[in-house]
Amino acid sequence: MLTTQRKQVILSRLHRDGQVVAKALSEEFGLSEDTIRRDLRELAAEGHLQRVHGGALPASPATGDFVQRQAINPADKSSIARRAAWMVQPGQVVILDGGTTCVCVARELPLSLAATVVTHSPSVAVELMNHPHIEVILIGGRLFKHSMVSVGAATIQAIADIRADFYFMGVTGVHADAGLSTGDLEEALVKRAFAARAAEVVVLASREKINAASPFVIGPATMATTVVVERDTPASATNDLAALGIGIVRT
Amino acid sequence: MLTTQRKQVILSRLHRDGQVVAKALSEEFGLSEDTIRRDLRELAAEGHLQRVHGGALPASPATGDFVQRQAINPADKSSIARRAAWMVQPGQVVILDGGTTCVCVARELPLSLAATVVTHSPSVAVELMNHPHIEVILIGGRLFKHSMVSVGAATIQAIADIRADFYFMGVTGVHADAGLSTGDLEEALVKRAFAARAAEVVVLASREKINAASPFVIGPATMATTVVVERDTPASATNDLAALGIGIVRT
DNA sequence: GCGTATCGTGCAGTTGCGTGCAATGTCAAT
DNA sequence: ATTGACATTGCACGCAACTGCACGATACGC
Repeated sequence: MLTTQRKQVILSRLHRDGQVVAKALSEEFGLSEDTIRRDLRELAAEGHLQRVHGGALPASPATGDFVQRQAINPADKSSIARRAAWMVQPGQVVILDGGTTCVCVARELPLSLAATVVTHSPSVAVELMNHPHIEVILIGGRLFKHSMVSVGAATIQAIADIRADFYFMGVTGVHADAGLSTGDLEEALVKRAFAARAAEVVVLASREKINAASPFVIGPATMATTVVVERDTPASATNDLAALGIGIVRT
Repeated sequence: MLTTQRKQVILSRLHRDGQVVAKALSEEFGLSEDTIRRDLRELAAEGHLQRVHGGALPASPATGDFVQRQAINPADKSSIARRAAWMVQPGQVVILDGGTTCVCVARELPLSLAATVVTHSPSVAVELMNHPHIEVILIGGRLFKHSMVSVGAATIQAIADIRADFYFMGVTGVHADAGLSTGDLEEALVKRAFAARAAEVVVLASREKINAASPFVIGPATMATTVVVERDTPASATNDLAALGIGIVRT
């Protein structure tokens, strides 16, 4: 295994589990802890993670704690979320992805709205508890802690039973060439499965996601029917997407 | 668990409950009180909290709101929940029911515990977010808002794939003749399905549930292996159950 | 005022960390 | 084929961090 590959794996572990332990990694790779520590130090120097005694934690804003991430830039996220929530008409069936942005969408749905929401995120389900007229379908599976969504074979199977009007998809990268991408393979597969079951796929892309790419590809950019971006996003950033026939909605 | 993470968790506990108690934290983390006090001292030195005798309070004057304070004193429920949480051994697979009592059980599970928790309650899933070594399996289905649990055919099907060591069941009635019962038919069916997939069924019965009966029957009282009751429950109230060979555990 | 719980400090054992150095492997130029 | 520059890795050593225990001091409840 090449050193570069090893570092990639360390980063993906960090993203998946929200933490890595030096000793555990050394056993997993069959290398000395010295080598692992060297890797961690270098990754920390590049700003990819935060070094702590015993291992490492994710770098700055996206701290392992989902609750803390939720508190980041609530204004930005909720403007996109509010715009997305407006798209839902009474009686429709919509799929709500996991992630902090989609929790905001749930929060922005009118209390009087009568609709059906399908989600694989317990956080979204809890958020919808107080919406009396929204029927919630919870998709089960193995819970991926970092993003608080269920993933895996059971999740994919359950998704096959659904047919929805909208799928509100959260991503970490939208790029005309690289397509829609996210930081975890299992999550990418679930998103792909959801996209196949919805008439319209709406991608929620806050500023830093546009023209970015993450390790795992969900599908081509044209998988998205619409991309919701913030009002002040420059047209130059969205022209490539619009040229593919993807609708661009500004908040 | 890394030291840095532990401090993060302490701060989030502080934010959630409006207070932390050194002794409780030491038990939760499985560490000596010395270590916890050291953490608290360091966090206080960094200005993240205010040290007081017995524990710590938030640094900012903004104490937790009413809802959060209300959650502090569920002394009744948490005594039963704590006793139940003690029964879980590392490596086991346990099913956690919905309901407020089972959310308390999730909260009382040690942070260091490595186990698998199966639940059909998004609230329980969210509560377990901060337990780094607990694998959560979420059972999906149609969400029954009143109890915040998934129910229905999809739920029953998903349960069939599970085999667990324990099932911690919440009920609204335990009666030697009338059996175990609850207030909703769909919920009763789900509880019955869970009970069939666990080696031991542990019923959590706060005082008012004992010798009570609700409209929908889950099964005979002997479906329960053990019933956990509060310490001061009179023997006269549990004799009928004990006569059926059901274990009675007092907190 | 007194008993108990909690606190702070010093100490020791364990674990993790960083640096320097040597061994090995790779690659390119000679 | 040989040589030298370079990267990668493991090992040894000293140092720092973490943790638990013991002891005396302090605060709290009755």
